[in-house]
Order: sequence, then structure tokens, then C-alpha cells
Amino acid sequence: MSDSLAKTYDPQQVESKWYQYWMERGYFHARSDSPKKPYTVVIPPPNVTGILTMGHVLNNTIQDILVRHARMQGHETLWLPGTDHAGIATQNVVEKNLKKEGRTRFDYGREEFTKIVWEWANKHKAIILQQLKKIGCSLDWERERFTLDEGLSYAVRRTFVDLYHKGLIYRGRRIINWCPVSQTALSDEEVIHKETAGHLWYFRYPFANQDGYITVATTRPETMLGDTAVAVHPDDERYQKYIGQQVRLPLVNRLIPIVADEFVDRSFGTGAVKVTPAHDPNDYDIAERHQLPKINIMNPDATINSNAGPLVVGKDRFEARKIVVAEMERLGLLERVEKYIHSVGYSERAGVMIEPYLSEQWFVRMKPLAEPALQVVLDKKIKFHPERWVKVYQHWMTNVRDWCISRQLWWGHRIPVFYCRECDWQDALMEDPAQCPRCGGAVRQDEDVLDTWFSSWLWPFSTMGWPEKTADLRKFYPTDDLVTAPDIIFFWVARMIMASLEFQGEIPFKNVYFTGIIRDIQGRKMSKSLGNSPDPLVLVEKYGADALRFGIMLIAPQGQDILFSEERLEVGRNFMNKIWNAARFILMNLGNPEILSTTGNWQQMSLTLADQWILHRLTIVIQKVDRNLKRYRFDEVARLIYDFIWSDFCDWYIELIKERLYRQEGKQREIALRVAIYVLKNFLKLLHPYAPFITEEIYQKIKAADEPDIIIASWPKADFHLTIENIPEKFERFQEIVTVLRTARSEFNVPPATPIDIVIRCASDSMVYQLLQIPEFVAYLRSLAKLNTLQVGPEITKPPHACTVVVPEAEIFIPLGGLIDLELEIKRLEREIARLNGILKGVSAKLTNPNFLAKAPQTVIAHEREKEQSLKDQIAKLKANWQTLQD
RNA sequence: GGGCGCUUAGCUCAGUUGGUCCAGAGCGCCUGCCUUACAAGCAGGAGGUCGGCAGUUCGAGCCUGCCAGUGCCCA
Repeated sequence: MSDSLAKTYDPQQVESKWYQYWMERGYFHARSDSPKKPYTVVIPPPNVTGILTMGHVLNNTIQDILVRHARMQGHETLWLPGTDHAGIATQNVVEKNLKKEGRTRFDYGREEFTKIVWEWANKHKAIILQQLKKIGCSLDWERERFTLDEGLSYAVRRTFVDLYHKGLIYRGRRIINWCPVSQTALSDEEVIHKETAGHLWYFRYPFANQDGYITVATTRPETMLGDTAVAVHPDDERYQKYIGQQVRLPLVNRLIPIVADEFVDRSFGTGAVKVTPAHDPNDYDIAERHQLPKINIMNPDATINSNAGPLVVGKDRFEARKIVVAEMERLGLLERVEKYIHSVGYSERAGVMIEPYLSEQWFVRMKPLAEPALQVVLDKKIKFHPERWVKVYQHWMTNVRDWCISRQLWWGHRIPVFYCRECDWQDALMEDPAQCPRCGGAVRQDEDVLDTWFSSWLWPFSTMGWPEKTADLRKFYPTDDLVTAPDIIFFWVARMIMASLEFQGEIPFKNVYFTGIIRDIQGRKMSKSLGNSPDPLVLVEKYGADALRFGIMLIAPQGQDILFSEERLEVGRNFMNKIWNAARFILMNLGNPEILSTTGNWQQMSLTLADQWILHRLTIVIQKVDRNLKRYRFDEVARLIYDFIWSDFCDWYIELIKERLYRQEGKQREIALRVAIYVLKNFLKLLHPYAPFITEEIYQKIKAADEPDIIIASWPKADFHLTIENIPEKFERFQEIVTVLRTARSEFNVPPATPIDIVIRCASDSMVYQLLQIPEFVAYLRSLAKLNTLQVGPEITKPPHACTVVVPEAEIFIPLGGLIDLELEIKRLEREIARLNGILKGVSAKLTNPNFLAKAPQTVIAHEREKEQSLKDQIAKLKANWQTLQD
């Protein structure tokens, strides 16, 4: 315990020590042999390539809030940490580094190169995990996992082999998304479609056996070299006569047919389209229907190969485009060019234009996996928050296509399929075979690795030791909550559900909370190129981790994107400082340390109205916090906590008890402190999931010796019940009196140091009269208003030169003598009368409406009647006072 | 083209089942205060016909329909 705290809160000094302290005591560690009810969250594994982003701060703060809350509720709480090897991204970064030295991965070979990537990954893994610690995440580090760990790799292999033998994994020659820079296949989800300004070129293809031509429109002229047909709609009257004829493909001189296919959009271009089966997924389908050849004209690096003829062989695709267009123009076969905006696919990781590319890849058959995965969400066995994401999920699940899982990379889980070099044997196996089991020939393993998400989709259970039947799986699986961003709902969330149902026979988690996406204050996505993505660790240094966490939770509305700017963290920092000073004030006035062991046993104490009121407010706040945490309304909870401590506790309660603390000895002073300590302790507990460091720091100073650290303290219970009747109403009336007095002082420009007198006329059985018998309140009025005298009673005559304010049941006179501006007072009263009359008009209108009286609930009618009476009363008083000023 | 959001004070956003937080908060702005916890603070104030138009209802930021603007996702 310390009674001298710094005047300003310094997070640097405080935060550094507590994380270590918690770790040493093993608070983050979950025991699978515990009898306590489990609560589990598995972290969405950050990429080892990355550094902490604002998105991670948001996402992991929410998880930490859930986890710390559950821990305080007494659950055996597991938050399992780990990282993802991020195949393409990581290999890209390392290859880029090598390129700076003028080398490629082929200079090293697969094994050497992989070693380099491992080094790099390990280094960056350590960085990002350290960053998570910095922001206070209470992760169970004894269970940290990496997607390329031995155990997880075993799980991946097991899954592959299993699906292979079930026939759910197959190899096929298909059009896939090809990244010419990374030179690998990508899944559909890894391609981002962007509206791109381009052109529509109209090419003439001459008929083979007659004069004339048919005109086709294309956005990709260079692919014409691989055309194997022209397609028209069968019902298109313009072209029906040409169906079955042939055209001579310019530049390559190939004879290709004109086919009829219903896929063709008659309104696009000329209504006749070129068909390039090896370089367009739709054309591929047309080719399948019409048994057309599929000519691949591109090398893996997107240069043109010799299948395209001699004209552009070896040229890059974009250069080839220019040459093709120029050549067509020279031949008089370019009819026209239009500007055209169309959707172009870019790779999610590298940002380069992807090529639809015909190649042999491995696929997972999705339909059989998707159906049950959709059902558990529709049946609400897994709940989405906000719920509207269910529709997005449903749409994807019902239109799902097979998942291309092979990647032509070196960094990742190698596909466990083996081929015989001698015969046509192939199989997926758990153990590497020494030789072909059929003919004894030499075997080779598939060169490709698996999509990173093929390991991520097992994450919730592979991290717990699956396929072994571990104690962790028994205790902690299925997990409770998943917190993730909605942009990976297909990549990850959907596939985890599929994998868990397929391999575990149960759901992987009960709830999915989708965060918003962090944008800058102009609404732009955070990106390195824009330079609008702040480094969270810099923010931690500047504002403190608690302020960062609290600040971001306060501005993160549920289900909406978050417009972030650094200034918005000042609210968080100021709030931490406010809490610090509230605690500091109480500790400064503590005196007897015995007070710290206060329990909530209030019956034996004579609590004042203010004491009861703040305990009542605390009760309400606990209830609301509980309710909103259940609803995943983290922003609302932050707001509730903020308003409670700042407005209720600091602005009113602390201010009110100052009189008891400063000037009274003994019982009343002690009771005020006991209440204050009790409220503060409970408040700190409510705040702890949001701001773990400062709450532990303060709690350690005010907790009794036998109380546990706040991180494992019991969650507050809303257990205070009112003993004085109408506490909120009474206290609010008092607040109203205080406010109108302050306003009056301000309006009449009475300097703060100038003492005034107050005379209040009210009935002796009124609430106002009772309130002004309470010494605490009177003392407060005296200090705030710098009162000379206070007179209260029914038999009061208005003093001369006084301004008047009216509250329900009472008239308050402030004799201002020479200070009063008579004109001002008259105007003020008139304004007030007009304002109240306005409200009265509305109320009276309701009460004279027979429909309202007949149909509205009695409680509402009664309330309106009361309101009407009170308004009439106040207006009458104001008018009377106004009258006295007219002489 | 299909789907999902959003539109409330200058800015960013709250506003639970329609009535008693029917107009709120923070920031910004104006005024006055270094009042013995806090100037990262205290007190007071200005500022909005809740995007528009209809409808349901005794009663509509709140429910329904249409329209306008804006953002995202999918094709």
C-alpha cells in the first residue's frame, strides 16, 4: 500500500511489471485436469511474416476481454496462442530479400531455401508474440503452436490422406487462378476482383470459305492466339446462319469453328465471342461442351509460348497485347476500340494481375463438406454475431466450388502423395514409402505444398493435439468463442466448421464474433502504401496499452468498420488518468488501512442517501455490463464503465463525500471511505478485462492482504438492494437543484469567489425540503455555491433583487443585490415560461385526445398527468415571480 | 446484375421490446475557473425539423414501403 501516487498516471512504469508477475504465477495457464467449467478461445493465428496491426489490437483485445472475464467468473480458462506459416506471403518476403542479393531460391535448392525461411519465420514469430504480450494478452504460452509444428503437420497429413481415400481430394486439370510472380496456383478466395479501366477491342475473324468476317470483342487481345472457337448464342438471329462454319484465326492461321452456346451474352460486344479455353474459365466450360481443343499459350511466368505461333513468342503478356493489337490493325482486322471498365482479378498477397490458367492441381470436393457446415449455422448450433453474417455464409456455402489446395511453393506442408517412377501407381500415405509397393520401382513425392488454409482449417483442434485423443481436447473442445474479421469468413471460418464436423464430428466453436475492419479517419483501408497504418507499439508507448485497448473498444461499434485516428486514443488516456486520480484521492484520505477489507455488508452501517445512491448505481452498472457482455456489445460496456466512474463516482459521489472526509471524524468519515473503496474495487474488476494493467496496479494498493490479485478476483455481483425509498428520484432532484444553481450563477456572471445567499421556498412535506435536511447535501451546496446562508421553508417571502429558478416543488431565490440585471432576469423567466409551456402543450394535447386515453397503458397516462400537473405548477410560480418584476 | 450495411450536433458515433435517457456522448467551438484527486481537469453554454416522401399506430430516430446518397461483399 502506498499513499503517495504520482499526480499523472505513467503507464510505462506500471505496465512493464504486471505481465511478468501474472506469468510467474501461472495465471494464464489452463489445466486440463481442473474440475472447473472450461472456457476456451483459440487465437486466430497471426502470420509470422507480419507485425502487429491495429486489426490485431482490436481482435486480440476483444479476445482478452472475453478470456479475462471468463477467468474472473471462475472458469478454467484457456486462450491458446500460435502463429501461421502463411505460405505465399512468407516465401514471397524471403525471395524478395534474396533478390536484393541477386539470388533466387533456385540458387539454394529446396532444402537450403526452406532453412532460410525457417530462420526468418522464427525471428518474426518471436516479434509478433512479444507484441501480443505488450498489449496484455493473457495467452497460455505453454500451449503455443505453429502451423508447421510437427504435431500440426501430422494432423495435416492425416487429414489429407483421409480425404484422399474418401475420394474428397482429387487431382485434376482445370482452369485455376495463376499468380505469374509467385508462380503458383491460388484458390478463388485469394483473388480480389477490382474494377479496372481497360479497353474493348473489336477484332475481325475472316470466314474460311467465303468473303466477310465475324467480329468479336475482347478485353484481352493477346489471348486470341489461343482461340479454338467463336461462340454465339443459338437464338441470336444475327449469327444463326454462321453456326457450324469456320473462321481463319488471324496471326496464327488456324481454322476454328463457330459454335452455338447459351452461355453467350448477346448484349456483350457484338454478341459473338472468341473462345480461349485454356485462359478463361467460362471458355473452358464452353470447350468442354463442344469438345474443343484447349491450347495453352502461356508459360508459368506469363510470357507467351510457342503454341501461340512465332509472332510474340517469349514476350510478356502485356507486351504481347500491344503487338497483337498493332498487327491486327496493320492487317485491317481491328474494327474499333472502346474504353471499357471491367473486373480484373489480382492476387491477394502479391497484388499482381492473376491469369486464369489451365494446369494440373489438387482439389477438395466441397459440396459434401459444405452441407453439414451450413446446417449447424442455420440451426444456430453456431451463432454468428452480428447475425447478418449468416446470410453471407449461406450464400457462399450454397455456391461453393471445389477448393484448389496445391501450391507450387516450397514453404509449407508437402503434399503426401507418392508416384512410382516405373508404373502408374500413386497413393497418399502417412509414411514415406521406400519403394513402389506394386512394382518395387523408385518413388517420388509430389513437388507441391498445400494451401496454408489447409492447415488453418484444422487449427482449433490440431492445436490441442488431434489426432491423438488428448486431455486438452476432452476438456477444452469444442471451444467457446471465435473472434475474427469478416474478410476471412470463407477462407477460414467456413472451412474450420467443415473440418471440425468432418474430423471431430462436432462444431469447433459455439459463437463467432465478427469485428469491424479498421480504417483511417477518411474511411480508407489501412495499408502500407498509404502510410495510414500506425504502429500499435508506438501507440502503446505514447498512450499506454490500457488506453489503446480501452480507446479502441470505445470507438468500435458492433459490426461496423472503425474509423481510427490517433487523437481518438486521447479519450482512453484521459480516462486512465481520471481513474488513477480517483484512486489517488481515496488513498490520500484513507487513514485507517483496516477500511480496505470492507465487504458489502451494509446493513449494520448508517448509509447516507449519497452512499445508497452510488451503491445503487454500481448495481445497475454491473447488471448492464453483464447483459451487454453476453450480447458481445463491447463498445456499450466500455461506455457504461466510463460514464459510471467519471460522472457518477467522480463528479458526484467523490465531490459529495469530501465534506465527510475533510471535516468529520469517526463513523461518517469511515463509512464514506468504505463505500468508496467498495465501489472502486468493484469498478476496477469491471474494467479489468479492458484495462488489465492499471486495474491490477491500483487494486494491489487497495485490496486487503487476503484478497487475490485482480486478474483472478471474482467478478462483481449486482447484490445491493435499496433500503431508502426512491433513491434515484431523490438524488436526481438534488442533482437538479445543484445544476440550476450553477447555471444561474453562470448566467448572472457571479464570480466563483463571490459568496451568495440562497432562499428556497418549498412545502415542509416536499422531497426538496427533506433533501435539504441532509447535512451532506447542505454542506455540498455551501461549498459549491460559496453560500453565506441557506434558508429553507414554506413561509419564505421572496427577497428583493433576487433571481428565481423553479424546480418541481420549489422556488429557489438568489438575492443578488446590485449584481442582478433586471432586464436579464425578466427575459430569463419569459424564456423559461415559454419553454415549459411548449412541453405542457404537447402533454395536454395527449391528455385531451380520447384515443390516447382509451388505448395507451395506464402507467403512461398517469405519468403524463403527473407531468402536466408539475408543469402547470412550475409555470404558475414563474409567472408569479415574473409579475413581481413588472412594477 | 445479386446480397448486406450505413445516413442522428461541425467531426466520430450511442440511442435495448415504439411512450418515463423523444433528442444524447466524446472530440471540436464559446464563457468562466490553476476550487487542497485530476488543466489528460472542473463548471456553464451554443449547435440537430434524427437523409427524403408516404404508411401503420392514440403515439415513430425506433416498425413497413418507396426514393436518394454512401460503403462493403459476391457474380
